[in-house]
Amino acid sequence: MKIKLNPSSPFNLDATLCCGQTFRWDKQGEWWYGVVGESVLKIRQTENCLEIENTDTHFVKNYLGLHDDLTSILSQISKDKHIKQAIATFTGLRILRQDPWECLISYICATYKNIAAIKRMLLNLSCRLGDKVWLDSYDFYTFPTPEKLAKASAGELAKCSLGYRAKYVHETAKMVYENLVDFERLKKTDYDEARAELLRFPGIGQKVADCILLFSLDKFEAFPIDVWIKRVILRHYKSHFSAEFISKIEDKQSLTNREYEKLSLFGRKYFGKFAGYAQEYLYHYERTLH
DNA sequence: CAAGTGCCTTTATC
DNA sequence: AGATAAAGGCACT
Repeated sequence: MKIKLNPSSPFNLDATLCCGQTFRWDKQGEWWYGVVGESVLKIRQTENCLEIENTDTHFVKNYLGLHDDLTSILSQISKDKHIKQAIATFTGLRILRQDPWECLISYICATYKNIAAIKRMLLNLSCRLGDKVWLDSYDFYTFPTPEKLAKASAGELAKCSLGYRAKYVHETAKMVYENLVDFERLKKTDYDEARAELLRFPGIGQKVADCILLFSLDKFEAFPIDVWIKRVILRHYKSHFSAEFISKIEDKQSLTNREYEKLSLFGRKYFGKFAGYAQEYLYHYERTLH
């Protein structure tokens, strides 16, 4: 099946799937394969066209964020030469509409890990506790359900090399399995309320909450601060903070809650209601071209 | 090749 | 409030 891409609404499949927002896509030749929900999706991009297999147009357009008016969003966040450089390099990078449950567990796993290791952990979880699905003679695995993770033994989770994250994943899975969160409701509530709810789960701090809000709960003002974005701020946006604040966070590797809040709030105020888009462009640019 | 460093941080404790 | 330490183990240099 083919989707015609409108030149006035840019899309960059490689940047979108490589930028670190999602961890379960792999490229085989020119095709991207990824398990989304119960099935394996297969996608490739040619000049002005997206070719998809094993899914329907409506679902894929929503998942890939193709309904976002990207031209308008990019013009709104184009505040200075640094973000403009990142946008020029990766025009068409879009924020996916990921499944909140998978996103939540993924980012609990993502703390203090590099992307390769995160992919490995999530693959381990899926192979051991998900269901096998096939496409083109490749094996894939669905992401484990809340029930599966809630009922998994400590030993099974330990084998997935989650480390100290295993107990957070397990506790959080049990809470989700007991219906202590309603993701569809969180999509409709505002940023602050949705964030406060996520912060109740073990293993979810400010940064993880902001990632879940941005990547799966339609909160595009969320501006997650990780080590890479902190570097970007220290390199290009120092002037927006006091000298003593900057020297304080330059010295230490970790941020206090208050310091995190200050950096994240800067992002939200400076870039506006699509700050999260700015964050992704800056993050991907910093990681790949610096 | 071994060993050190860093990793899209959170939590517990003082 | 703020500082400090601890918590897997993999990937990269």
